Amino acid sequence: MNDKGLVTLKQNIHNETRHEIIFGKVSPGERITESRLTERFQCSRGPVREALIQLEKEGFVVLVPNQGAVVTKISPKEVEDYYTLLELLEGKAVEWSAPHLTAADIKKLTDINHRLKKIAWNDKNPVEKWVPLNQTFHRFFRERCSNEKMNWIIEEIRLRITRHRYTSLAVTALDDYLNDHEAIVDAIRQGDPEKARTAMETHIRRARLVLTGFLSRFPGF
Amino acid sequence: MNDKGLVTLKQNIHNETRHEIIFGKVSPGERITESRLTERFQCSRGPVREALIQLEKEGFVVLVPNQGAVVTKISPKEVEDYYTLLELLEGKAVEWSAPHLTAADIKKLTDINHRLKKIAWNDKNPVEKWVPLNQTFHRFFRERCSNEKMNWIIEEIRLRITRHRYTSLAVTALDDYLNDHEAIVDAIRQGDPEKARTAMETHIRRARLVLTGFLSRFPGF
DNA sequence: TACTACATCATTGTTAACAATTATGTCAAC
DNA sequence: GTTGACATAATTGTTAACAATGATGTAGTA
Repeated sequence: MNDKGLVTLKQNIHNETRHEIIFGKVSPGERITESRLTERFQCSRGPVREALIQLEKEGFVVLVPNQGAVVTKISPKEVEDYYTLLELLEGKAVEWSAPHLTAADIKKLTDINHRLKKIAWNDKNPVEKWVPLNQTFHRFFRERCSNEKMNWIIEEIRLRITRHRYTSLAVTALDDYLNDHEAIVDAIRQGDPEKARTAMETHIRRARLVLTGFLSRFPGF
Repeated sequence: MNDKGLVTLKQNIHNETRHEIIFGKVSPGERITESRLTERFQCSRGPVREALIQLEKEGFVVLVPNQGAVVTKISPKEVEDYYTLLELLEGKAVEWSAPHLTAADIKKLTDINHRLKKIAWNDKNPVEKWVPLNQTFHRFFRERCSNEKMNWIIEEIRLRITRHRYTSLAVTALDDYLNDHEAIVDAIRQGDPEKARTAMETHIRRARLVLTGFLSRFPGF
């Protein structure tokens, strides 16, 4: 009944359409009619409408009654604001998690950074391997900061800037990010949570500046 | 076609059902079948399903495929975690907004606190008047902190603890909150954003402790 | 009693048609 | 050419029926 491993059609449509928005297959401002999705997925309008509602709650489309769905546009200012919140939250996540991290945890983090370095230096197209492993690094802290909701809220924010995060990595010096990561782990190894927080804040601030700088040079995005 | 002023049936059902969950008309863990809502609103299952999807994205129900909707339960630990994030975020919102606030703004805040005091002291059932005006006070900062997304994210959190916030106010000493509010405005008047942040943090920490204390004494909630 | 197999029922997933609303195009009047 | 009324088409809102899934109950067996 469904192509992919997912259970319901609604979820399939939601997932794939979101993927297409994230990777720019449909542009901001573009309208997504229900009939367009029914043709694409060869199904009725019911599941399509339900998927669109999910996309609206995630901020990918706006749903105007009797007018349908329009892909949202994220302004450079909005990207900046999202990143400023990330800086605050991920910084605290590191600070709060640091006291709980064991020697084994630190080893895992060191290992992740080691693998990231290999990817950045040896791979000719590092982005697609970098992204998931980098996520693992960042998730490590917010999943261990003893605040269940920290992970939820950060995921909520990151979901909303995913569209730009991918475009940004293509123009980024990964070496800086590697140094940031190592500074974070070093501070934790030294038992200095506040220093670790500052390092994470620096890291995310850098990412924000790279991205906003890129967006100001290419206003099309 | 629709009873209330809202445009679509979906929105009506979403709004009213959410209201019922917030005010405990349906209990956590309770199942909400689609047929139950179709009878309640005298309509077909389409709009009902769409409303339930919205409620899921807001964290009020969990939707298991082929099993339907169950009202979520919020543990005391979750309430605590939400409040801890609020403390961080609303604190920063005050700090960031403080430099932008004019004398007229400070007058408005003073006025709000004055009215809150009258409500707390003179009204025999102050809660229902307190809540909206208190919201105005808190919203004042996050709407002026020059970060568009701060308001969104705080609303997202507050939406998820609304159920408990109402129960908590009934057991609260409003005088403490009034003093907190005045301390916040005083710090802003003195031109000390960091002090204002600390005052807001203290304020929200107090609210958290009141609520978690209540929840530990009445595990039923 | 405990357990499985099977039929039955209730509930959710999906569909296709109808109703209501909004967008589009035509034509006349000025 | 511009404006407005009107008919038409396209799109969304809603409905009711059908399909598929999961829960419930019963009978039979050990």
